[in-house]
Amino acid sequence: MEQKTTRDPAMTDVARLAGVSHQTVSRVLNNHPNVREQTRLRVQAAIKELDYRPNRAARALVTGKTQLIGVVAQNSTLYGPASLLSAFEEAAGEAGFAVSVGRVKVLDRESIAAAVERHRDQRVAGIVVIAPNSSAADALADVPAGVPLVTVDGDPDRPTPLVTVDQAAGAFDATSHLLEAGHQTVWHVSGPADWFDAAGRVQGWRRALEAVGAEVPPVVTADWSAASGYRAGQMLARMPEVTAVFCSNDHLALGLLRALSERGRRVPHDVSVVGFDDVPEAAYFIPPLTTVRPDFAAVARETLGLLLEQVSDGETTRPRRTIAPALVPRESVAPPS
Amino acid sequence: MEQKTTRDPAMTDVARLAGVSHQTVSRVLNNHPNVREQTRLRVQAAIKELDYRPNRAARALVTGKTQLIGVVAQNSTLYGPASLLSAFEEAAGEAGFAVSVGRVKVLDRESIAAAVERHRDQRVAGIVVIAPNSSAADALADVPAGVPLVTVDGDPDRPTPLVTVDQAAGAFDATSHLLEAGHQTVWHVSGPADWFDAAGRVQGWRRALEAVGAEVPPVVTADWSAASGYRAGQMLARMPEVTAVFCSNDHLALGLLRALSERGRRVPHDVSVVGFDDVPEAAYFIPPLTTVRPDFAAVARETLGLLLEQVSDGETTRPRRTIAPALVPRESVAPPS
DNA sequence: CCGACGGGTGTTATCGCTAACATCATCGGT
DNA sequence: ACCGATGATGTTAGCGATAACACCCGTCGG
Repeated sequence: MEQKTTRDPAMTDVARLAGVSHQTVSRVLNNHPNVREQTRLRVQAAIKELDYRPNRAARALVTGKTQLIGVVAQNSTLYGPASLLSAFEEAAGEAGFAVSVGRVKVLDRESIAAAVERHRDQRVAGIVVIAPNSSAADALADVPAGVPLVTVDGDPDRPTPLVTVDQAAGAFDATSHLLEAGHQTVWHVSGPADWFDAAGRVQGWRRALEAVGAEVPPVVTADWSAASGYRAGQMLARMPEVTAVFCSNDHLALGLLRALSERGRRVPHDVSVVGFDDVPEAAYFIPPLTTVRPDFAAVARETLGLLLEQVSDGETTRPRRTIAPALVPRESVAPPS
Repeated sequence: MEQKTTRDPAMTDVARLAGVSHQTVSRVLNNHPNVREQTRLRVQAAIKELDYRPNRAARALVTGKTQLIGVVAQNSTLYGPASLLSAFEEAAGEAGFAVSVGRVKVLDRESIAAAVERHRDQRVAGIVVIAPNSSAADALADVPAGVPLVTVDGDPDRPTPLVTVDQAAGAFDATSHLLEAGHQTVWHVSGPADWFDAAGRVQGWRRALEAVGAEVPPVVTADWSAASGYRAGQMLARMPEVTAVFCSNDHLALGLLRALSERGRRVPHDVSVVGFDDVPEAAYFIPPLTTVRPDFAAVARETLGLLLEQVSDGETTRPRRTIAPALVPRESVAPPS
């Protein structure tokens, strides 16, 4: 019978085994230069033998810094946010940071403030807030300066460090693609008006139309769901002059496709459709959906970079980064018949 | 000009302001009974005034326990895993635990072991591993006993505490639903063979067929993607005797629907289809997809419960929990024509 | 009237680490 | 051969909390 609960080995245990002081062990661990090679090896052997792992709590206590990044994100399984989060965790992990996610049910000021507080309680090194609408952006006013903070998809008009996909450019490309196919104009089914993503896409769409002097039809506002895309589609399907639609995301496009199909309007023969996000299934919609693909991995990398800059330097030089998305042509676009 | 970087207030600061010892502050914070009401109020006022927040690192150092739960999950944006994770974070947050997610690119032994190590380095209170295939389950053999561990969707044949959706029951219901509609038999497009989820669904499907003495067609094995569902569909669409298909998830079903549509086989008139997962878009497939909905929130709750039991008691009474999913009838099922 | 009891509080040690300083060889320059 | 610089190491003092124990003071039973 062995001992029930032996204490985890601590630095002094390693020191004793290696025949040095605990401080020397600390130096080895932190790659201090002034350690003899031979000593270093002895210490490393002892570490390995004991399966020693440094106690982060102790280290955090004395240094006043943690290796934790807090992320505030909406509790959603939307493809965009989920991909972003996943990419960010990976990037942070590679940089030696753990990520603690504070999900929030609704993006209102109160919930976000609470999530930020929870992270501050944990004394995270920095906080990333995915703040895609205005109420979320408002909440950030409450965050005390001094906490390194980066917003993703946040308010372009605020001075906070911000990383975002270039929504307008993506929308511009999507719309131009439809115009170049020969359509007189392009209709737009938008996401919720208070989302910056949605607003940026509306802007890009409008600019593309204006650039060629095309008529600008009224925006059809929806939420991000397939259900609301379906409702929008029921309406648009009845209007014979609608030959091209740019949807603010792929799920809306999916709902739209079904509504068009139910009304007997064929895609792309009668109506051309473009989405946004390039969800993995978009290639298997009926028909395969032409869409715009944001580079979430790039957004994650930039976000992490911006945050770590703040953590180490206190300030940032270039506090605003924009990632250009790419058009992915498939089969949902054709010239008008 | 105020001071540049004032140190965060510590317990002694609160104590001084309230005119008590730091230990009394600690007692107030931890709801110890032996504190006079009046003292408690004075301390609480001081806490509030200083915006004091306890230093978790210091607490963790002395107690040897963190309020952190580590989750190992695949780096994927599949709907099921993403929902589960999201639900788990919420449940853990309510119980006062932060969640640190260690994403893993592939579910092989090495990556999982590494992710588990990272969590042990952080001295998490417990670890949850979403281990849906056999290589992942194998990796758990390396985890030393003594670390509270719960697997989700793991190997039913292992003794580890396990929470899982009752895949077989869901598949049984789905298949029976098709048989009851009058189909002679039901074909099955399965997920990867080494995934327990997929295996359970195959089992349930087979049992439902055998229960009514229906012929058991060969399993069509795919991965979880719409692309592979499409390929399976191209094959099945050519076989006129196929009138009912149960797909192992909704994305497979989406690909299948497109292949059927391309070949001119109408759903549900010519072929009935059932999926699994109930992704939010399933109601907007063409046609709306009949599917099986697992209760991810319930899985998350059970998982957390099981883990916390182990954390506090060291052991568990009922180390295995199964959550029954529900059939969601929509329009992709009809009697054979 | 006194000692035991127990609620309310303070004092001290301790967790495992890093920072700062102290110590002691070794070594090159004059 | 002496001296200061430098490298390698050890010693000591905290970081901010909890645990364990000590202490004071009323109350109550004998």
